[in-house]
Amino acid sequence: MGKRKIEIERIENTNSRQVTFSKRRQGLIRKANALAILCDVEVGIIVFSTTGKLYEFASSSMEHILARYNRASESIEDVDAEPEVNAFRAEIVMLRHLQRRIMRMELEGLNFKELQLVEHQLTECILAVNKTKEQALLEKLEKSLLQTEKVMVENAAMREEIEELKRSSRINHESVLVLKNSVGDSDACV
Amino acid sequence: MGKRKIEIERIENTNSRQVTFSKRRQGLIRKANALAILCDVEVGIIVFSTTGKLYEFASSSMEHILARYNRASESIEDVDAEPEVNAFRAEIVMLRHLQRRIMRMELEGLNFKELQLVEHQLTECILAVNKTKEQALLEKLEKSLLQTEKVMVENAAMREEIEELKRSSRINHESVLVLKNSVGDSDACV
DNA sequence: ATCTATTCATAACG
DNA sequence: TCGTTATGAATAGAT
Repeated sequence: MGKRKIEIERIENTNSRQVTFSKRRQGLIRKANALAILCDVEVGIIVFSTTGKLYEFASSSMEHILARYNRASESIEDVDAEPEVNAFRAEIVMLRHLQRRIMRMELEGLNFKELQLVEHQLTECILAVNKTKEQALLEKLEKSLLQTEKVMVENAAMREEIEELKRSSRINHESVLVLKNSVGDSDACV
Repeated sequence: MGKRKIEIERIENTNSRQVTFSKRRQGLIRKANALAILCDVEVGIIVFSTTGKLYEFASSSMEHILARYNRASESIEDVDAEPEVNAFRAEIVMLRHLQRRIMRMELEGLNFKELQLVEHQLTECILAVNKTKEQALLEKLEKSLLQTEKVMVENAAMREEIEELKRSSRINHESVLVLKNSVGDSDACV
């Protein structure tokens, strides 16, 4: 809705980006305010600029909205039928964002200590992931071993049963032969 | 931007209000998404409908945005002179939280694929951190080497200067001796 | 849901 | 940063 259409992708020119940020931020908050009034609903907006400056809008009070949000999102997590499927979706999005930020970091401005802290925390997380995965694997392995044992016991039992059946089958067969022979004899007699 | 202009005041007709809510809520989130991408900023939106239903949008993750918000609004009075010092504090808080979550994970419910995705993303982040640190180190090393070279050149120049000074000092000394001797001679003559 | 007639928002420019 | 304007985007009302 300007003089020409623009693609929704990061504006590379710093100055244009700043100007657009200023305009669209205002626009967003105007829209949020209109929505809150027209539809009689509660709206909260939080924006962090690239420089880390906070801009916010709240139709009531941010404190109230966040309190309500915490209560609501807690109950959402409880109701979730399959929580595991998307358990880390938010975190993964955040990590992608973090990655992009790190990769874009200006050399002159970077703080080594900060990077080391992030790295340490990331490493701790990976260790936690690996530990959890390992525990899960051990759990599965144990179950698998128990299952194997159970099946082997069943196996042995069936083998015995089969032996038993074969034995009795052989006995029956012999009986039948005996019977057949005796029947054949009587036939021949008649 | 409809067939006629409307005043920004509560829509009394319940049905119209619902329809407008649905349309404008979508519009607001579209705008928020565009702002986040175009200007490379972090945006979070929370909306509660009249019936209490929660709608949310987060360019990164709501958890992250709220953590950052709490931190920012706490220290709103602190006129932080160095923003770089706390560049990743929010991320670190989030990672600690993630770590605890992973460690607490129930064995029976865990989803391996999810864990692998998180692990992959964490690894990517660490790679990004390492690359950025490496670039910074290379930059510093280069500067240091240049500095060394500069100092060595200065050194060589000074060494020469010293040689020069010593030589002329020696010459002066000799001249003084010559002078002294001649003066002594003249003294002795008187 | 889908379709327009309008109004609104804003990209480019001064 | 601020105002202007051409134009694209959003949406009120209708179907």
